[in-house]
Amino acid sequence: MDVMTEIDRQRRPGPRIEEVARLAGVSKSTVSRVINDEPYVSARARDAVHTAITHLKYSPNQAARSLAGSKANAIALIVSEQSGRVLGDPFFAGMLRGVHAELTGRQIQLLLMLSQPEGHDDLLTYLASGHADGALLVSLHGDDPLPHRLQEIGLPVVVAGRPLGAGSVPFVDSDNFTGGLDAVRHLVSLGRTRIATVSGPRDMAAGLDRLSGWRRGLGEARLPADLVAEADFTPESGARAMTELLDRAPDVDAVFVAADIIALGVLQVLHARGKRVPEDVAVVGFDDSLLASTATPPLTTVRQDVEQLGRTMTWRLLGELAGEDGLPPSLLLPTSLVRRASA
Amino acid sequence: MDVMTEIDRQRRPGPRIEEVARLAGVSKSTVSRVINDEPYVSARARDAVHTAITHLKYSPNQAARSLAGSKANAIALIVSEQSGRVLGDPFFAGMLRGVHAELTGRQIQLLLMLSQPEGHDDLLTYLASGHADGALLVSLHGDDPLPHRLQEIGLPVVVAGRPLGAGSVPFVDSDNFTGGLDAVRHLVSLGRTRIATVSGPRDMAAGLDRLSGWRRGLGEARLPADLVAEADFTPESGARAMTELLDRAPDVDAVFVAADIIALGVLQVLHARGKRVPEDVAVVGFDDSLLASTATPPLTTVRQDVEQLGRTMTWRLLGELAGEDGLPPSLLLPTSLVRRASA
DNA sequence: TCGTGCCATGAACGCGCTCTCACGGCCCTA
DNA sequence: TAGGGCCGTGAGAGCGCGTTCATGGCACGA
Repeated sequence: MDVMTEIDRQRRPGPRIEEVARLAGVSKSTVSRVINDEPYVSARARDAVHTAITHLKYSPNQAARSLAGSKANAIALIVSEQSGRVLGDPFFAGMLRGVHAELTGRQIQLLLMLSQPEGHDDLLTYLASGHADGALLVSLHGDDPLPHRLQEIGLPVVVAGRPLGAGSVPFVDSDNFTGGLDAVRHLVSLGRTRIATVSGPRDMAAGLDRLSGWRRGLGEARLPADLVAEADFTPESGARAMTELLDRAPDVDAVFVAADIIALGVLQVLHARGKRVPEDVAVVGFDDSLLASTATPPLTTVRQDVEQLGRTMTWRLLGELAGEDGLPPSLLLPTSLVRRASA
Repeated sequence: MDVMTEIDRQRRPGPRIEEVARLAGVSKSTVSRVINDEPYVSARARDAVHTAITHLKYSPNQAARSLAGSKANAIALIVSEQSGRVLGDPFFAGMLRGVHAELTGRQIQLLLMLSQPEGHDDLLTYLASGHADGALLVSLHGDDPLPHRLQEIGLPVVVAGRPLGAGSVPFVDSDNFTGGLDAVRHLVSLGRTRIATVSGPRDMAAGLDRLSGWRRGLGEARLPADLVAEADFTPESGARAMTELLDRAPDVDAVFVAADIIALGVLQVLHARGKRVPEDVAVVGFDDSLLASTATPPLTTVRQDVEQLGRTMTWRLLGELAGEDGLPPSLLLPTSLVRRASA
């Protein structure tokens, strides 16, 4: 008795490919072929293997597969930023859902890696030695050097959101420009003429592109595009920006805000200054997050489908890993205007 | 030339342990010992190996390590729920940060796995065959069978939030009971006497425990504990619950809400019904999420340190993996009241 | 001086799988 | 009837490590 507990240098349990082969009456090679869905296996053998697998509850050892096959069977989801701020973002959550949805069924693991800039080197050598077959990258800053560096070490990468730096890394993004444009067109159609914007940060493409859309919209309507205030993705910065705008142009009658979360601060200031929304100032947000529908008043906003974004990124990455060609280098996903009470 | 591109059956690049050994002038065994921080290595050898490693940018192949060492060097973070709703939750984000913080430095990967109930079986066989050394579990429902089933297959598990089912699975949770109690004590100290609660769902310990704390607080003050309305973690359900409470008891002068996100809906209804906060009705939330500080009025709330929760879970799991004993089966983390304008 | 430990090291086996290679059976064509 | 493909299959090498096991050097006490 004591001997058992003593010795017990436990190797993980569960059947090996060998036993599956024996039960199915074939060789390891054939089992391997079935598992990897290769051709040149008779239907009879295939069935026998499948029943043996379900019978034994066999699950191939990933480590061995990786070692023998020289691929990791995993992709990394890298979140590059200072403090994990992205994580709480509904944007990230939706994306994650999309990524996961696209991954289920395939035998591919998701490695979650957070990386501060000072840790980039470690991350790179780690990934360079083949621990993941590809990477999805979510970065807080558009000019993050990480995407390029990952590409340099030969790792297939797809970035969430258009990167700003030089070079061309495949990315998937919402069509922020058109989203901004549509928002302004809507405001114009409402008869507004003093249309401001609270833009996103200038070091992110999402901020810049939505701003460009706003500019274009005003250009189309022959309205001045002079009322710009910048914010980051916090209500506080939105409040500051709106205060500034009201001081500069008390006659402002509409504002396109680059994110719902920023719009929260904007609404607060508007309310505090006695401006009615939408009667005095119409507000259009961006994202269509949960915040939009629960804001007072409920926010008219530009909807982006972040889950679809995650799916698309994953699809693009897996396509590259499968060696498909004719893959689009990058993709823009459509946005749509969701009308609620604020504009 | 053509031959090169033809053949090129690429095995991942990077140095092998062999080359490190050669450069350091020792054997593979010694390099392995240094990497795994084992005793019985001379300082001279240790230094030589370390310099060789940094020089070559060597990173050991995880697959090979797992295969030879029969452990995965990875832990799974399992999110068990219907639709990925947890992901967007700041709770989850904070926890993730904590987990990651506790993991950095150690050579342990984080496998992110989402699982719907119907996928539990696959997940279990996958994990049963040794793909992770342990698991952290975040579950939407307290009576999820997954924790027990993971334990049955012999995988060390730590659950986020007290599970409700039978059996004893190690968990880490905030002290929800005391949090609720403190909230009520605060309301009582404000002179409130008709103190209601919008509770969380009854199938989660967080909901039940906060409710118990509320009950205890009212008992202490010899006040009736009759005003309970249930909500799930959405503003809409909070609005419904508050409406119900106001109909039942128009004289209600305080309400303890089991989550900030629910409180959003509560505040909306209060506002709509012409009740001033906190003058007519004081409101205390729970979580101290971003929502609390940006609500109107800013929410007095019970703060729970979710990042610490993530760290603690990871610490507990790694301790078990390291074979430490004397580990506490479960842990409760303190909460604290954050006073703002709403109460 | 010779043993008896303890420390430091290297050789070699094997983890569980994929992949290459070789082989044999079948159908088709000459 | 003989030859050439193509399909289906199995044997076996080896992926890059961890981990015994054996060995040798050195300090100590006898």
